[in-house]
Amino acid sequence: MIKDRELVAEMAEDTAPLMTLGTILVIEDDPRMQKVLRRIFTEEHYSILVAGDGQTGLEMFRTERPLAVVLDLILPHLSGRELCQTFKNLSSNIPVIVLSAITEVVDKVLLLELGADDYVTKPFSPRELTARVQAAIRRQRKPTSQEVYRFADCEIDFKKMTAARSGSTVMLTAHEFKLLKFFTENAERVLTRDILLNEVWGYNFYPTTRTVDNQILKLRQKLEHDPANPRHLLTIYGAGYKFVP
Amino acid sequence: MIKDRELVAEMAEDTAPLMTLGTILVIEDDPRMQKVLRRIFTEEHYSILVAGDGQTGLEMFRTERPLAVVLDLILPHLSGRELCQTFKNLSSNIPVIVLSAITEVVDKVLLLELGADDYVTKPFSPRELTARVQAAIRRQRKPTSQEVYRFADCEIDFKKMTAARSGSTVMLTAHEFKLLKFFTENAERVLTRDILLNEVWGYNFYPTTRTVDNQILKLRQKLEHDPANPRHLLTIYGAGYKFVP
DNA sequence: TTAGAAATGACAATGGGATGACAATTTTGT
DNA sequence: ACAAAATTGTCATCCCATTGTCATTTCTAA
Repeated sequence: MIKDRELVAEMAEDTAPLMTLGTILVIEDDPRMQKVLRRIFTEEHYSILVAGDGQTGLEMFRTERPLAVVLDLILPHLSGRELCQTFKNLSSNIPVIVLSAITEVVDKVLLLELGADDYVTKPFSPRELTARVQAAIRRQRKPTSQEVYRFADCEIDFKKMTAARSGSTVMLTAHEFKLLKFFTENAERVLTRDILLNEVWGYNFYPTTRTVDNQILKLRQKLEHDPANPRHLLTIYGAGYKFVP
Repeated sequence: MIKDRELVAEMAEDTAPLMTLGTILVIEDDPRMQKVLRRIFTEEHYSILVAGDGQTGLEMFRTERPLAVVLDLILPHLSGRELCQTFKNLSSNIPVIVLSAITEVVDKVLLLELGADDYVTKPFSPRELTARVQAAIRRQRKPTSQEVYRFADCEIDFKKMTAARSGSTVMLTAHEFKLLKFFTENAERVLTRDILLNEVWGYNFYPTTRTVDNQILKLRQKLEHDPANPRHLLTIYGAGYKFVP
């Protein structure tokens, strides 16, 4: 079983991934750390751009518009602190996450004053880093999620964890709710099962893909007028699912 | 029928390929290994340059600008380690893949510090080597982080997996999408069916070529104003296809 | 210029693979 | 321990990628 997965993983390397969650710009001069970061973010379904120094980092930032910037504080030429400020001047609400060695955590406050949204001290666990980056991205996205989300004749109440279709309310289980929330946050977007498993279920958890299908089924039964002919939770054959309000 | 395929494969071997994905520079002094490497990369549709020592390797690198460098660590005159660093100094983001005998895998870490992007220990399988080289090349190539790609009156939305021609949107299937994405990443370039099958389908064998043709046909029907007279997805008779924005 | 060969376009049909549906089992929460 | 929920297993169904066939276009060699 584990063998099968490894095989799949190897073969997946062969062709580029069908879909990613977006691009993250990493500015880091140590090749080893570059490798680690690349692997970490790739596994979480992000595209990654790596710059070895601040100059190329700034160029990359201008041409590609990344979702977030991960910045090592010790860099040649330009100091990480200046860079951090520069990013914030260029685009005030791009999330910037700073990597720093334990010894240099002199002053968290200073960092945050420079505009960093968060910081992670080396050594860090992959989980910690991605969690903070994802949190920063989510935070920045939209002026906070509304308490209610409306589409068609449906209403989702994020506080009560309920949904209502044309008046009558239905309860949602924890997973159904998480899944639905993620769909509303990424409306119109094709989401592969891999991405859903990572984002909704958790990072290192690999149930068979029937799991996702079943949860989609449940959501359809609760929200779609005709679950057999879904109009909002669409199947994209060969790719995954897509939510259209 | 199977005979046809064998025939195609054989003929592909003894005539120079019409088109390749790019050039790979191999620095290796053992003639037998040179032969092996040449065969491996040729089969995967790369051109190959072989240098027997570091000096000529560096010269070739300067004149030809290869996609990647495959470097044997044991070389006369110049040590492989120095070479590796030199390449990285000349062009910081050229992928360098190191070949090393099992005994010298004393420290992978050192290698990566020297700037190598990956390493493969001898003996290796053809599959392993090409997979790592291709992965390194793909990594270095900019991810298409742009969400939409525009050309003529068309818009491709990479997140939604849709395309729009003069306003009206069409859904793309997974294969159509991958193929189109690959075309946009290699615009203006002639791409043979072999290359497309390798890069988009991930096949290393030869199904009948009608497969590619049909997918092209589908794309044309969805994107071209007059599918019979394509203006963007052009046929290059006797060679393959080319995408011109 | 023209005929023959080769490559490609077009389209229908079929087979394989992906998804839907639901039941059975395991896990979780109270 | 019990109920609810989540995961797994199985089978039917449907979609689309592949393939086969034939018409059409393009190239090449008389």
